[in-house]
Amino acid sequence: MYKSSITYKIPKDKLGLSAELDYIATPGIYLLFGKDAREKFVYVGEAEDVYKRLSQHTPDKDNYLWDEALVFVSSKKGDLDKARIKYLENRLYDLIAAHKNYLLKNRNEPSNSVLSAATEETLENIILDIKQITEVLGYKLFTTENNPKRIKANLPTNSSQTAIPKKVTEPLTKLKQARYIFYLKEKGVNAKCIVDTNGDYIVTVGSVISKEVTKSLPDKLKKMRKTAVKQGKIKANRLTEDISFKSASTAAKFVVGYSINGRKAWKDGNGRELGEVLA
DNA sequence: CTAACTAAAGCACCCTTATG
DNA sequence: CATAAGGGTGCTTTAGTTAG
Repeated sequence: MYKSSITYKIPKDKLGLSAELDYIATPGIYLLFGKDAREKFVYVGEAEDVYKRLSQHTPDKDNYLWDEALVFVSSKKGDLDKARIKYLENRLYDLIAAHKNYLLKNRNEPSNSVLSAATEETLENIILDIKQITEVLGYKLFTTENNPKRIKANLPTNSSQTAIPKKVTEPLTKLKQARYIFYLKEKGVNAKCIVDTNGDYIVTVGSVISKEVTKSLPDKLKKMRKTAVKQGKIKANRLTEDISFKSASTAAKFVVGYSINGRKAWKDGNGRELGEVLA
């Protein structure tokens, strides 16, 4: 279904011309890019008529001047309804905020919408498409900072003049499709986990994890949780960015704070256990 | 072989229901 | 109304299985 999605890259001065583009006056999401005095910024938006909404983004209203827009619409009617574009907008906002590469011009965090697991799966695949497209187009919205210490340590001794790369783009091959979404809900815990085709288990931004950890939690995971808090990846028991795990159990243990079998703990939208679904 | 992962047994606590 | 019985949940522990 997302195969019907269309992306447009529109410079501000060509906005008038873009009125004639197919499907531009339909529901969709968009990103506005620009530069402030010292920082690159982006605005994440959503509209039932993207063209109309874009033309409302004027400097006197916004207090900033964008110079390029990326628009994501669909050629299939009803593909992107209000709830879906809201979901995409919220998710994009969270992801961009987590990576901190761009200043976000949104005044408030967009609200989330509740959708069926199947729909979320589809939308997560659109998110992955958007990640890939923005990366190919050169917007480093979702790249991750490399650990500078590590790079330095690996450098040969005589390479003081070598430029140390600050950011490294995620290789495209790493951007795999989401296969399934699972949930883990219990007292004080409400987490979402995406399993991609790499077999990685990604606990998503906004997941609420347990407040306490117990003795049974392996030391490694206790440490992992501590460092995640230190790095600001966990704030008030909520994940502020996606965290990836190599097994369902590790992800589940991290989330609930005790030793638990991930294949049983994670359930899909129909209440089926992960172990059953991925058998 | 070792470490990590998973399954399963069992304990403790809490909530609900039955019974005197 | 009080207490006992029963069931469910959260958690720990142990042991078997798999991957590196």
